Amino acid sequence: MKEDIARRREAILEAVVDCYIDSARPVGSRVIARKMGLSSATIRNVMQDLEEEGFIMQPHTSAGRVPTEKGYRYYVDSLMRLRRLTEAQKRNIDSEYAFKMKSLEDLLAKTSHIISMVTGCAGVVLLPKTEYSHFRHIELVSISRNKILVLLVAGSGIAKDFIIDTDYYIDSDTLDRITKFLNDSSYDMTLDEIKDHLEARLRAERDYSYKIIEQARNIMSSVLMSHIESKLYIDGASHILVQPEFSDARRIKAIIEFLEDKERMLELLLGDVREIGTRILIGSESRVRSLNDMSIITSGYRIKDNIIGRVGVIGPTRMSYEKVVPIVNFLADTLTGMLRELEV
Amino acid sequence: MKEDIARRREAILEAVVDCYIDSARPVGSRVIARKMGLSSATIRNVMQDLEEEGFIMQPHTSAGRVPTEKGYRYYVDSLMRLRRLTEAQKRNIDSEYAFKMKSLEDLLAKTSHIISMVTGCAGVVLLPKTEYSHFRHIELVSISRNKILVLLVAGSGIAKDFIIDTDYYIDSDTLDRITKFLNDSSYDMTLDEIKDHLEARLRAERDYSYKIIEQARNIMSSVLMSHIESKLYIDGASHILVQPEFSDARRIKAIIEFLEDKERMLELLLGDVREIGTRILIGSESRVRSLNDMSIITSGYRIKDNIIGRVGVIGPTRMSYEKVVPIVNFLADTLTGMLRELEV
DNA sequence: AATTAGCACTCTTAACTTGAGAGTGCTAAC
DNA sequence: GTTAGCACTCTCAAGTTAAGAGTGCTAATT
Repeated sequence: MKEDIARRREAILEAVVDCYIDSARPVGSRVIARKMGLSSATIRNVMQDLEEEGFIMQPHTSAGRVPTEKGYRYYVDSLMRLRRLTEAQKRNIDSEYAFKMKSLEDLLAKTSHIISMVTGCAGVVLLPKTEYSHFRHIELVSISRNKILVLLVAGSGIAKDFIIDTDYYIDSDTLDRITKFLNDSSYDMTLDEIKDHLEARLRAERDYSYKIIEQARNIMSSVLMSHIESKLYIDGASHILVQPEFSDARRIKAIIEFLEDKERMLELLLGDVREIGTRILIGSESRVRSLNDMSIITSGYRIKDNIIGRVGVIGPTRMSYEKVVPIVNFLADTLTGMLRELEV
Repeated sequence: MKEDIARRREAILEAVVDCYIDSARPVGSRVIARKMGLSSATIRNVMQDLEEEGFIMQPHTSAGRVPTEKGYRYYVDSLMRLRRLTEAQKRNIDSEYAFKMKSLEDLLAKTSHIISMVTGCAGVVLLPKTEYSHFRHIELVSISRNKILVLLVAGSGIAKDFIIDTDYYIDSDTLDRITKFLNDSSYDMTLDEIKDHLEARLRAERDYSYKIIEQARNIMSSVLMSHIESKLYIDGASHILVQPEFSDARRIKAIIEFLEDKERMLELLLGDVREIGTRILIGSESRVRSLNDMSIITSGYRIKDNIIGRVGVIGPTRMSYEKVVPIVNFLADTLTGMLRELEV
């Protein structure tokens, strides 16, 4: 008996959320009454209970109900039924990936594009600092008297380039030998390990001259200092603007502003880089003011069982979680697969 | 006599444009009358003439006048008085650049950020394909059986990385020798020149084994094929959204959509990469629908007297050209200066 | 005891009305 | 050639109204 009632409450909450998600307007008791074969008065009674418990609310007396964050949370945790991707969607995604990707950067940018296309939300791909990934190759190219271009290749073909300053000129021959030394001594270590062991290795070293070792030390510490930055790919922000909740220009401005603020975006997304599985933040759970009625869904992608980054979406709280969550997961898997192909 | 009248007409046009730019609303005859010490009736007469000739227009009977594109064009070409940057602005820019830039990419991204901050428009920096720039160094890193990571360094520290497929496995020793061969044979040539001369050089080569030359040929043609893509840095799109003309959500959406469409943006900006000096496109001159009442101002930045890219803004047609044009030019110069520092 | 019909009530929304204000074009006077 | 004056037009914001949607409560029904 009691369980039946509980189940009905859930069904009604689910119906409210579903309806609201695809109509974008408060749902009244009649709509649900029709769906459930009960009278609207009965539904109203249940709705009153749900409202008291904070799952739904009325924007004003005599409007229908709208899910609260608590309502969405319950829906996401217990009620929604994830929808498998349609064959058409999969084909669509595959065909987008079919264009040859020339670099990791291309691949990630493309992914954020695809994800925004398929979900209608803003697509986000995060590639965190490579501190934890494996050192594969370093190359030093002298580009002026006291500037050296460092090309750093980590596992799985992630390459970064940056410029460091040196105090004095290093001739190309010396540079070659430093390069060789660094490559030989650090292969397959993580940057963290390199940091820890470099000093000892330098001191133990006998094959190279003092001068070379000294310079290698300087260069490598510059490399470690200029900790390689996280990268963020965002695409399709314009998609979310078609939603009726963004008819207010000021809201739009706030959102676009936030999406453009790389620093704060990183802060937000880096928070749970290593989290396993799907992460769903609803509305204020993100603790970001301007993302008040936005939700964030991300999933980790991996290289060799290590989560190295996140892919996901940012969209209105009123997004189709049932549809978007599986897509985000699918793309995290796809990306993981593509990275495996590159793997050493 | 006649000249005096002509001059007055210009002064009135200028006043209309100036007023409209900073008030965002149609300019009436009274406002201008006060400024010029003439009666509003007189001004009205002149305005009627200007309207007949298409320099200004009325949004509706009994509103003030608004500049047409033709009016803006005349203003920009003949009337405006560029404003020097204030010391505060210069200091502001310098301090933004003070943070150490780790790579060319950082530098360009930073520049687009700065330009958007200072102008209140969306900042744009274009780095075109490096076809024309000088080859400095190539590095090949094997990352799997048949994938090679190519690191390509062009003049001034522009580095690009991308992955190419090979038909068969190349051992690391051979790879080193191919690398050496390519570096020796192509130093300081442009990719175009390399394309033209590679074949001849390969045939003439005697120092390396047939196999190495054959593989070098394959790799290099892959490098040339996967023509390195243009890059585009856009920042501060949200700034332009505060302008009153963007109170309509649909317009906002159209603009954001266009700014996110890298392909079309490139098409638009690549059109006049090599154009010398400042380029100003007003409204429909850009031939892009969704940029109907937007203007684009760009200026080329150089390395060794060659224009290698463009920096500029996209903002509402009603932007302060007098203020923005000098800023764009200033940043083009600053960027040129910074690149000279990196120069070999 | 749970469900439902019925009804009064509330609140939003869109359409219409209205009046003030801004600005014009024209004419006649300076 | 310039200006004062005036009738006219159009927008914009404020106010009014009526329709519609949806509620909460009460009383009747199962």
